[in-house]
Amino acid sequence: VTLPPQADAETGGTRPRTIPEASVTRLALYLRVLGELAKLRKDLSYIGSYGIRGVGYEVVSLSVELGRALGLDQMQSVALVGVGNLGHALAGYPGFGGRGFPVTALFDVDPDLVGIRINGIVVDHVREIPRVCGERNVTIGVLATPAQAAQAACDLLVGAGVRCILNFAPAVLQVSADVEVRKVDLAVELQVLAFHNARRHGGEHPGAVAGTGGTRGHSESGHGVNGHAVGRVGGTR
Amino acid sequence: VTLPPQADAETGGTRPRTIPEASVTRLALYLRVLGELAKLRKDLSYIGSYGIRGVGYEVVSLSVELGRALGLDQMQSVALVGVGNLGHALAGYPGFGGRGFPVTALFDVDPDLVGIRINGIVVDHVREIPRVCGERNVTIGVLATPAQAAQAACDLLVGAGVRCILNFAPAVLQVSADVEVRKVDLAVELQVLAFHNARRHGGEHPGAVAGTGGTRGHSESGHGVNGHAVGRVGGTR
DNA sequence: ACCTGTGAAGATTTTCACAGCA
DNA sequence: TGCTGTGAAAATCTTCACAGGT
Repeated sequence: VTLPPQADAETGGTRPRTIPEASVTRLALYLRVLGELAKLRKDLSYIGSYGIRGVGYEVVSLSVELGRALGLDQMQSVALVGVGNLGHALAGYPGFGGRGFPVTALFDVDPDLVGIRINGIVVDHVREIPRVCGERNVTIGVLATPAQAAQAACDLLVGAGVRCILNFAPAVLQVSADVEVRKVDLAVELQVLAFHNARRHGGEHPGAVAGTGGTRGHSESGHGVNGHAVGRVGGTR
Repeated sequence: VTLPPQADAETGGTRPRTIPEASVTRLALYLRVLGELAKLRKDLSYIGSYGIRGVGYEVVSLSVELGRALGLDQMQSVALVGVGNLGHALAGYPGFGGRGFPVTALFDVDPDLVGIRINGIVVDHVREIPRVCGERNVTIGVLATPAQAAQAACDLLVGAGVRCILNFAPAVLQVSADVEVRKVDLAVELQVLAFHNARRHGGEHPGAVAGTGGTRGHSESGHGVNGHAVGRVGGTR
């Protein structure tokens, strides 16, 4: 199969009068994507030359290469520590299991939680981390514990050989240099949203945003800051 | 109170022999922060000139101005739609209520959930969105519903006058141009983590990452939720 | 004819260095 | 003297335009 870049530019033959609602939704997405085509090709070129000149990209082989570049060919296996509300939600989040990161182990300290099954996986006690992570070849640890339990859980994972930690707990972790930790702050996007909103509707504020200049008037996760450049800022420009 | 930039550079008088463990942890944080001082001052300069030359920043007034620039002076009020596991977790997430975004309304369609209290707030039926959001002056809506319910919930919020939507549901939303939607994908950071890991430990891959060059060898790298993550890692210096 | 791959131009962000004030 | 504020340089990212295959 090949990806014909202008699949939607019908030539003008017979066509149904009405466009299905679901299709309209996707068309809006395509429009946005279309505006980023140059960037897309550049991005793909960074992982190598896997397209066919004059034709397009062969979907299967491109997918394979993209997956390889993203490390998805390396059989990831995720352990999730902390099965409270957030952990429970993450265990069932489609973006985890569905995109190459199967959650294969769950841990908690709460006796009420240890033993229950979530999505077919039994919750083990945190003290089992060394054994279970070894057995299931865990490569990524996700922390969804309360703040005060995060460091201990992290240490257990690292001790079990896990070298990638995704930290949802509101705590800063201390790890040795060979471990990569990424901290997720669920409120950051909220701040950004409030910031943009303050400029659009709110009272006058100093400063003016640098502005991406090129937003194509779309309303997704955006920039779209209205340029009421009230007040003064960095003098430049 | 002022912020003395070199608070830790003691002159050499009497000093305790041992440094408290908790302090050591924070010192590591300071070191990282120190490396970003130039950037920090530049960032602050964008919102205006609120420092005192030769002295530092007056903490209280700087906080006020920073909060104003971020729109936190405008009495935000958050409504959360979808009180499943994720919604429940968000309702209790310290970064929401704790940082100027009090959750003042909760909604769901599940009869088992409607009526219960979470953090002192009663869960209302989704059909109450127009009334309740109006009464409580909701300015930001957070969606934590299943994918198929997200658009309907979004429409209700917009109909109630909400112009900022933070979308945790795995669905792309259609909104008019005056509404700002930010989509949060909880798996994006996982992908980035796997990508970096693939290069450090995994087999050989083509290409080399652009590399920001300046990471001072520290292991935090926390960005927000969405994919604004900059490429760093191994390969190029 | 058409689409990829990529050097180069353009735009933006980060870092540097120093002027200016307390 | 010391620290902020900021223009200018350096680094980085994005967009453009066209060479090179098919």
